[in-house]
Amino acid sequence: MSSSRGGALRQAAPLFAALGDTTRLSLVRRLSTEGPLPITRLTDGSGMTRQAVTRHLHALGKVGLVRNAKEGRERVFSLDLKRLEIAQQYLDNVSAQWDAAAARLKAFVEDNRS
Amino acid sequence: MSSSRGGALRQAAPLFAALGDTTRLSLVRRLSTEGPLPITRLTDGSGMTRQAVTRHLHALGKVGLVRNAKEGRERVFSLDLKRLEIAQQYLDNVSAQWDAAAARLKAFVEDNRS
DNA sequence: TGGACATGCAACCCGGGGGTTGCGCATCGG
DNA sequence: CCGATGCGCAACCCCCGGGTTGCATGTCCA
Repeated sequence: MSSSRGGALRQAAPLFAALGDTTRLSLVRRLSTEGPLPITRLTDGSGMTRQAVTRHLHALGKVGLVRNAKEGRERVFSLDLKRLEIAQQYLDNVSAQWDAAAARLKAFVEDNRS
Repeated sequence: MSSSRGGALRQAAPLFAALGDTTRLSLVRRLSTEGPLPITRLTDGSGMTRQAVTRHLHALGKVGLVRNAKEGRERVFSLDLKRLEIAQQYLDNVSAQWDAAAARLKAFVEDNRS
């Protein structure tokens, strides 16, 4: 079990890294609000080259945040929430641990100030 | 309101970036489970130099994920959950948007396959 | 069939991140 | 007062990520 948590770290880090870029995060947001979109569409409002967008989409795909399917002559990208949930769970876990640690600390302090 | 969302992106990206490093993420985890710790302590199980750890802690502090206070001759770092909550909210928001988009798409498809 | 439109691939540039070492300064404790 | 402990700062190295341009390939459609 503790080993599965260790795996969670190695799994979560690249995930956060993928989200830790303004361009990629805005791509994720666009996909989340507008649904599946082809590369050119995603490029349009991005202010950068199609190649750059493509690279970012590949990066997102590499960590499983995004999937793509070829439709005709265009390649459509869509979100995959599974990985997003992993990230969420990780953050929730950290919060919970911290709260617990804080509680222990508080109890300890109050015990020793008699 | 939509402008505040735009700000959220510029605020969330650096945050995820800070979490997107194995070393920093493990530091966050240690702080979350063991409570506030000084640099040397955090360095011990990290397998790297104190300087490296210091840099990472600074990085975490720069985005507000961590705070530090000088106690005697050592500097103690502790988590600050406020930023974590921002990240969580961002992920929740993306999930919700995507679900909504998916629902719209499904409705659209089913309408047009009579 | 010919010309748009949507991509894929590869070479190239540049800046910053992650890590280390060396040295100097303050604080603790006997 | 002196040695040990805990840090801060700065110089240095190396690699990879983010962007661009140029060219080739595959699809659509009139």
